[in-house]
Amino acid sequence: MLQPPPVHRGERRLPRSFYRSDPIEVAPVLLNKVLVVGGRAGRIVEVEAYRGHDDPASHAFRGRTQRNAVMFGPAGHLYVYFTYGMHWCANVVTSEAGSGDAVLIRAIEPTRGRPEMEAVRPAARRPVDLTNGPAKLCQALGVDRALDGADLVTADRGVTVVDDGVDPPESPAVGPRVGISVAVDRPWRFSVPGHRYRSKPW
DNA sequence: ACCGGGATGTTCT
DNA sequence: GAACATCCCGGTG
Repeated sequence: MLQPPPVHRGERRLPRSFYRSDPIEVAPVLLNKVLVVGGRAGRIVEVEAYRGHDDPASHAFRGRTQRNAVMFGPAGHLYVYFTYGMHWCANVVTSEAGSGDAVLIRAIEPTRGRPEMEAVRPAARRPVDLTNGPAKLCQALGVDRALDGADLVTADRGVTVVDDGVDPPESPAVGPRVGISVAVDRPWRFSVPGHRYRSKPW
């Protein structure tokens, strides 16, 4: 079967330079960009920054392993990891190679391929349940180990992030990170204020 | 609406 | 053997 092209008219892929900054700078400007996986896509509405060197909550904090190897590579690649025995989550690698820095995608609003997402997420009762969490959105988009390390700049394996003309929020909502047991209170979680598809109460 | 527990297996101590 | 960047379902109010 023929896959639709990942990038449509009026959209442009983000250049490598976009990703080569501190994750705390990249995270808020990723808001309102669109994550594309083959024929499915969604607008990014919530993210979290993780720093490799001084952040004990980061998978990269204790050094390079087989799992987190992609985090230590060049910026603009997708880092996909498996957790709780059943869930996949996706990050965008930032900063310079070797930094271990990344931004976790925590919520998106579907923009293309909603029927396919509904088909693979039967547990979603309400529309927002389709993609309002880091593992939910990966299931909806079909993100798993096969996409770990994909280069977003070249749309490697059909995965990319595009700008479709919607600017990031002028003042993103900022709050503590979620689901971790150390360095919880660092205000490195960002979202589009008031957006319906955000993952938890703000 | 809110809360508690179970699922399920890879990764690292 | 414990922890885990989570989700879902069934209980109660």
